[in-house]
Amino acid sequence: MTTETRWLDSEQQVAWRAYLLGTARLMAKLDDDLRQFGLGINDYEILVRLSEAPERRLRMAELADRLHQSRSRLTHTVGRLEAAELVRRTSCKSDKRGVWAELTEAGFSLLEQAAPYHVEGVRENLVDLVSPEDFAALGRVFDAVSEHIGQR
Amino acid sequence: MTTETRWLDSEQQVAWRAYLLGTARLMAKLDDDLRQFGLGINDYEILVRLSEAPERRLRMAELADRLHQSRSRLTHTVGRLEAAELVRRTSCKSDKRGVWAELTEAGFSLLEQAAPYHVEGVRENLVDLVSPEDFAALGRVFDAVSEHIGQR
DNA sequence: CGAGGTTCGTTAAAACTTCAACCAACGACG
DNA sequence: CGTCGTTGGTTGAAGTTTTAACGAACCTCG
Repeated sequence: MTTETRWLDSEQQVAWRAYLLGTARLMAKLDDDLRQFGLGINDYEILVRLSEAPERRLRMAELADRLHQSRSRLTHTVGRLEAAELVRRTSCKSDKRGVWAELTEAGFSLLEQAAPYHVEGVRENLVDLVSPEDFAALGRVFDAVSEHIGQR
Repeated sequence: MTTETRWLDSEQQVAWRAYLLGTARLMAKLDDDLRQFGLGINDYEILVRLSEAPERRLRMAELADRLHQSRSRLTHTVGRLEAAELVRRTSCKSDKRGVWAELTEAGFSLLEQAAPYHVEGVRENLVDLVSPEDFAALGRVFDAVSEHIGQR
């Protein structure tokens, strides 16, 4: 037996497309804004995660998981960030397979410069545009999504 | 004068990150689900837009705008879709610079196959997870974003 | 101990996207 | 009409991400 497809109704359709288009535009805008610092939003998120971690470092696999990226992608990206001297790799003593990605002083200070601009962009192009209730709903929605899809 | 940065408060911070992570996971999931049809979500959206257009065709520039993609990216992607015989290009008579991208019969029928699975995925991993009110809020949020950032 | 499965991270190649340059056609205007 | 600025679309190269395969280290268990 084939179950009848439950199509989206037209309101849902509209909301879904607004999300797709809005996200594309938003990410492009945030990327543009970060370009002045030589970063993309992906690089930025990596630096942020490192900056918040104890000793400003994280294991590659842990970082990849938090960003929902493949390890391979992270290896490449961190390679570039390392070439730019924003991140340093050191080997992990307790697990010899492991590698720490650690924020350098230069990385931290670039982040300090970029963060205010970036946050301002997030506000101007998203947070400040909508009611606190709607923004909170956004959080609930994607918590549910993450929860449902599960870790990796 | 330098204005003090208005950082996100911790609720906003959490919601913002939930959105980033949730979106990454959701898109990866939808991409995975479409892979059985040899499509990515980007290809899928192209086919959908064409299928809805009069005569199942759109001008390249128009299509690029609707998807918020660069013309170059679209040229490459349509090139691949054309090689897969899902789309056909024809030149535009009224504007000789123009090119129509037109869904082929094979493209339409692949879309017919893929659509139910895809919609089911969108429901299962997003729409059906949250209250209708929260989902509607999502729509409002990204309408506001799109509106604010403007077309292209 | 040590065999066999798993995890960590990297690598090379393939696939895809971005960037910059380009040409043809359009359109406004003197 | 003819020039000049703009739009539509493509191209090739450079840059980024994905895919698949791999080796080293870890872990479990007989």
